[in-house]
Amino acid sequence: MRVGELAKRSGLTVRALHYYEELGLLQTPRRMASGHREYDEHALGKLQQIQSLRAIGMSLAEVKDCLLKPQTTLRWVVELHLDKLRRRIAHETQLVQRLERLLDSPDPDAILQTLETMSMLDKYYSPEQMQYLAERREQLGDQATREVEAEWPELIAKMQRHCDQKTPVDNPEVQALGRRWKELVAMFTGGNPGIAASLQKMRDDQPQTELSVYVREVHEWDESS
Amino acid sequence: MRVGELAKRSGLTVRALHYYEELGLLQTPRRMASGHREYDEHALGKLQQIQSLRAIGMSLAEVKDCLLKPQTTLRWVVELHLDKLRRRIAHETQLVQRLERLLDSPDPDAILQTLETMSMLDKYYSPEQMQYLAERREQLGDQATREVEAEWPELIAKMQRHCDQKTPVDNPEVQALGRRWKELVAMFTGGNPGIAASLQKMRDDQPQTELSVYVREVHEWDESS
DNA sequence: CTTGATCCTCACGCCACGTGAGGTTGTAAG
DNA sequence: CTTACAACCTCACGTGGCGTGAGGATCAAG
Repeated sequence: MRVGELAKRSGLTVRALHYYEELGLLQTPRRMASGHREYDEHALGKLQQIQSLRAIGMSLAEVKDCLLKPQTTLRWVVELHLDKLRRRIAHETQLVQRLERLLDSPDPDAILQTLETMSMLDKYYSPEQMQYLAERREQLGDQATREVEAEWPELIAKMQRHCDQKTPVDNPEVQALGRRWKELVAMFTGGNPGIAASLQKMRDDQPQTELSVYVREVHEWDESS
Repeated sequence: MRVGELAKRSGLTVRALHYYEELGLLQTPRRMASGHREYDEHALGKLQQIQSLRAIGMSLAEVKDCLLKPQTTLRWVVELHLDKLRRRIAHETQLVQRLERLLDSPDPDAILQTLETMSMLDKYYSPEQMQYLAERREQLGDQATREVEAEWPELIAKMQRHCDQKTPVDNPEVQALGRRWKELVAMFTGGNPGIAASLQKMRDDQPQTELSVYVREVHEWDESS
């Protein structure tokens, strides 16, 4: 069997086979008089093992180690990989949920804003806090949460328009929006001091966008009156 | 603000910022007399947008396009990404389920064998067929499926031992194993002709391992008697 | 003036190959 | 025998998203 056929039967490319050989994953096959490589069925078996291990997410280096060492570690490797997989799925599932809620928003401008908020959340909330937020969402019920989180982008967009138009902070409509904003934040943090602290840290670290300054001014006027 | 501070405040590295500039993602900042770059708050805002878009899985090239073009496409991009994410999650979830079942097996040797079988399945079954198999598993009930799939590796291992020891194919124990093998395959394919055809293709393409030859002989003896 | 942090540019390294370039060999048809 | 043409060989650069130095200039404090 020459390299082309091995490639076909293994489903890999010729280049990949050469590369595996170069890495020492596949032992160097004997050569025919012409210099062409010649493989036997055993090579195919090896390739299947390699592909199996690759299929569960191992790098080529890891595959190499795994094939050299005794099988006792194999179970461990699989468990390790399972762990990584589960974590990834959890993370991706969360992301999907957020993006779905995001798409409920009618205003395209709000999308980018919400995305920014989201990536800020990832930066400042620890996994435990995210867990807490997720639990709170469950408590509130799916439908309610969905509505609340759909409201956020709208609220941000409205506030942004007032900010752009420099609507005075004592305007009743703006004040109403400001109070709703506070309510949503309260629902969000739910009286968890760690989360409140994170929000504070967020405000300190992040640059003062016009919007955030405006919102703070609205709140200050509300509290002082 | 010089590059180090921008790096800190954005959470990126200095190298990354230089790289973004090189790609044209970040417009070239003005330089101080010394040649050092000088940034303002606006740069930070841009970086937040970039990070947001990256967080939902866009490549730097895609981010660049997205920031240039109007927001109307943004929704589309998010939807596209959602689609990819959901597919990935489905795939990974399936993988996790299989690996979990795999770990139920007591025999470490069977693990690799089962991994091979799994990657063969991925190669030869179309998504629709996999779907069908998943549905059948649901029909059979979770517990039953779990037991059946835990049985596979054991069965393979036992058969492998007989194959290695060249136990004659008319041995009653081997025959029992062979019939059980057939039953499991039948449960697996469940009378779906497309799946049976895939199995056939699998046998034709794959090299004849000693084990598969042995199993076929066992079956042939059974059918002829 | 020295020290140490920060900045600059240039350029190679990573992973898992893809994709040629430029040349040799195998195989079938004319 | 020639002529195609497929398959093979080696060599070596390209991908993405930076990391990680090398070697040197600049800044801020003591």
